[in-house]
Amino acid sequence: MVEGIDLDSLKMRKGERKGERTRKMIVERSAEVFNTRGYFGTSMSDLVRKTGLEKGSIYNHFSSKEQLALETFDFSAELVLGRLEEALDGEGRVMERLVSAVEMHRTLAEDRPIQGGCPILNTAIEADDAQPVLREKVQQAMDRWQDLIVRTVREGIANGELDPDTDPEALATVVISTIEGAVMMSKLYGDTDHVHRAVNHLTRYLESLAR
Amino acid sequence: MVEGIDLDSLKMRKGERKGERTRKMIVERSAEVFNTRGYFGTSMSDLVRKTGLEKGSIYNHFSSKEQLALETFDFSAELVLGRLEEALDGEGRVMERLVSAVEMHRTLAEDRPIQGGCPILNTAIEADDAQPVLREKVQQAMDRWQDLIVRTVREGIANGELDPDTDPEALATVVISTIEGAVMMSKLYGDTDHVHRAVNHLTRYLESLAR
DNA sequence: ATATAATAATACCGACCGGTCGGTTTGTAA
DNA sequence: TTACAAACCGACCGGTCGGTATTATTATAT
Repeated sequence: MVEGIDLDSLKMRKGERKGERTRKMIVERSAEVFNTRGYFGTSMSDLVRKTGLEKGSIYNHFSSKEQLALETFDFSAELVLGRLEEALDGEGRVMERLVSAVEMHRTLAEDRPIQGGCPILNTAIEADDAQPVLREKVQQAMDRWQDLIVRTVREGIANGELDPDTDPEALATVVISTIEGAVMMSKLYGDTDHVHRAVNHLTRYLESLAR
Repeated sequence: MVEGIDLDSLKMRKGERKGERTRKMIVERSAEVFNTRGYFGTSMSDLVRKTGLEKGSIYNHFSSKEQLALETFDFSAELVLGRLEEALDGEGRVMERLVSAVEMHRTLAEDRPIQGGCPILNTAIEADDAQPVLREKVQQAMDRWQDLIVRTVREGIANGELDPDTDPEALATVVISTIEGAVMMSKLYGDTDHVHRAVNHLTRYLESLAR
């Protein structure tokens, strides 16, 4: 039943406002729990504790733990991908954008936007064949990240900024792998050294591709 | 998918009590389960199914699920670290050993010694502050890996094979990060492309350090 | 102000969790 | 063959899991 925008639907929408806020609050709070304890490691009781709501209230907004986890992943991934998109889709020279997208991970490691490390990395490791839906969501997030780099590199090759022999896909793999591996190591040791070393390496490597 | 009991593994070996063989079998079988489903994602019922033993029998050999997980991690990590040690502590020129230790990951990605990807990576991601004992074990495994590379690089600098400005610790971080990140990506997509790209990159990078 | 729909809290479900334990089977050596 | 110990089994434990039905509370539109 499509009736277009009328007064009734506007009123209805207004009435949903508070529920929407609660829903968002649940997602935001759950994000940290899922990202630190993992999907299996997080119980509904953990989320009850974290949100301050009762279990029934959470299930009033989400049909299942899995659905909540899926929406939570979208939220968490956007925190990272949004920043990357800003850096890579911005104006300015390609090399500057690539380097800043890599350098960004220094501050991302120091004052992290979300506890528990990179949500894409964490979820990629946990979502195996047992969680195909979540796994596909991670793939899509990773696709977005790769595409961002590939598009930027192609632009750089086209306008003569980068060595024309550069393989965009391979470069994307190298950049993402090195960053994510370093994030894993720094999280393991509770420091930021490894991220800094990885960024140093990638920055030097990127600049070696300038033409 | 229920697997039958491998009769060969149950055959007597000299000097080994039956219990020791069973114990090893439990560890070997559990390794794949823990590595694919994670610590929280693995239930004792999963291990009962995989080992063909009843729960009481498993608990006859291990005092808790955690203790079994710890021993299992040692076993799994050794599968990887043992190979790396062979390659890096071998004879021959430093550059050849470093390159072969990196190239090794191609075959490791194609015919994996253990299902579920790199156990060090997987456990590093899952073992946060909630599992400090397991986390420390992962740290020790990672220490071993780093030390192997650092020692080899120092040797290469000392005998003039490598650029004396090379930072051994930074190189170890870059090599391990890139490999582990690529393993994560290849596992996510179910291919081996990313590992090959990462190895290509690292091999070229290593060779650029020759003097 | 009040009817009503949206939201939150409560009480509860069956299934399964990690773990225990008394008893049976199996291996081993005299 | 016997005797003993090691190995194994499987029923069972209390507790927690994800999920639901129902009731109570709150916000909103008339």
